[in-house]
Amino acid sequence: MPRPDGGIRTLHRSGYAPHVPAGCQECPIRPLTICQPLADSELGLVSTFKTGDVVLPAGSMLYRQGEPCSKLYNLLDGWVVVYRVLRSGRHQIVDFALPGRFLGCEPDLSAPMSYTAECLTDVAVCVFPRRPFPELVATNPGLAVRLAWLNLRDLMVARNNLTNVGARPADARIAHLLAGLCVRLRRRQLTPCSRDIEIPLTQNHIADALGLSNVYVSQTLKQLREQGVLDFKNRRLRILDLDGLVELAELDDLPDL
Amino acid sequence: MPRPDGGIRTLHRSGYAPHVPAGCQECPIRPLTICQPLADSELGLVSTFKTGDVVLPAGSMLYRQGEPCSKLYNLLDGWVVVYRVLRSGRHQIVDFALPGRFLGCEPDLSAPMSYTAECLTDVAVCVFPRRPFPELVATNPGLAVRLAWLNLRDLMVARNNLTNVGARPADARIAHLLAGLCVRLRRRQLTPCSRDIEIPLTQNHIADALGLSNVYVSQTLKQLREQGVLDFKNRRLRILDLDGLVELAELDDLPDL
DNA sequence: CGTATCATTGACGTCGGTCAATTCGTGTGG
DNA sequence: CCACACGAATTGACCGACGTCAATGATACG
Repeated sequence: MPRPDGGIRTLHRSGYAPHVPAGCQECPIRPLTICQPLADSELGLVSTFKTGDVVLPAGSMLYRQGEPCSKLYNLLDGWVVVYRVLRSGRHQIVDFALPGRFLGCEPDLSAPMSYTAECLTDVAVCVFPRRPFPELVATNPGLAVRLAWLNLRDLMVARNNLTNVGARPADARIAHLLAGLCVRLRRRQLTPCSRDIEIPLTQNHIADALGLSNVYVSQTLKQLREQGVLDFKNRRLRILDLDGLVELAELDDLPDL
Repeated sequence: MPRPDGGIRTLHRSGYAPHVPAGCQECPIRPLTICQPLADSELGLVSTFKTGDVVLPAGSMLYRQGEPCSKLYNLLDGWVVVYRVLRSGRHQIVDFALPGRFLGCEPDLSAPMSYTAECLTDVAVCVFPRRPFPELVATNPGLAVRLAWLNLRDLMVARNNLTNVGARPADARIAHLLAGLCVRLRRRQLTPCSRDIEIPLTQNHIADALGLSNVYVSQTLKQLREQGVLDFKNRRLRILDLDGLVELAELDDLPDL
């Protein structure tokens, strides 16, 4: 049942305070972002170029499908989900964005957006103005190379998801998605060393990402739990049998980050 | 039934002579390729850099999943299909590449390939050596920007396919795929003005791209024909009812090229 | 003209969807 | 602190879209 405003049902968790850096020098995740190639001396350029850092509450939209957008975003903290809504009312999630993702960049920067980006948690973003962005990239070769690489990585992620949705049964699909998120969190060292991994998704999100119904996701998660593979409950994932999970999800092909 | 060599069943059409240009100056589709930003004066650089132009017969592989690859390819003429094979034996096609596509570029250029690229028709490609490529891009900002844009466009295509496979029923999926290929052909002016559009795909290819079985693709194509929407037979597509097709396939969201 | 691939058809089975009722969990307000 | 509300998760009954298997026809290429 789609919400009246067309959004995805989201968790409006409070109590999570996203971290916003004092300045680009202090940006803790700069190596993950598009700013990675910039030397400290070049940061001033970007600092004057960018609009500023902002904290947004869970449920807010960075941009909406079909509407123009005047900004670009560096995701600094929190989770963002990117999806499209079809006329049938179905939602297709195309990306779960973690810190470091560059959001809002589409081939035609002046066209209306093709997707909606919605905050899954409270979020911190670094905001760029959209129109002068091509100029910034054109005059800064390092940024262009970095952008090419980021886009290529996102492409691999998307093709990976396509393969998952198009060619695997429901249990493997779910296992693959959750395991992939795990790996991405690990690579960023965003997970504490505990056995429980916090993943702020509802079963509806999983369903919308994988082309399944929420009911069947529930049933399949139960089955995975009873089989002793993994346990996802209350936005907490516990891996019960790593080998079994790797086998089921066919994890040889994980995206780069 | 997967072939013994792991490939997709392909059409080995003869009688189609791919066009290979006399040199970069004469390259008829340069505006579509990664070379687009290069001025005539810069072409010499690339000419000395590249390995050469090659013609390959239908069925040959540009590179194979899991194996290293020493080249990168500009597709000049013909169709190439990019896919992954899962342990289950299922194939997932992630891209139908048309002339202009830059093939073989993955985030880690020295790692084994994640996908297989196989020629659907006889093909002409312009070959680059793989190892020095980052250097070429780093020293040529125009190329970096172009590469970023190409990757971004491919990303939109992949997300589009993901949405198609994850959120649409079989008839709309097939309609969307075929209509999308039509549009891409049109944009390149690769189609003669006839009513029949040549699309060198098997029903098996359609099935492997869309996560359907070949049998159901056959049944659904028949149904689309009887409903007077489109007629795809013997690798020839005829659109019977354009409005109905646009409605069914929800063609508001076509990728840029 | 023979053989392999591709396409079609029918019978049958199942994975996963839909609907609806109930329960659970969490945040809110009296 | 409890009651309430609302979304999230679960469960069961039922059903339909799509897959599998197998046999037959149509095409194309050597």
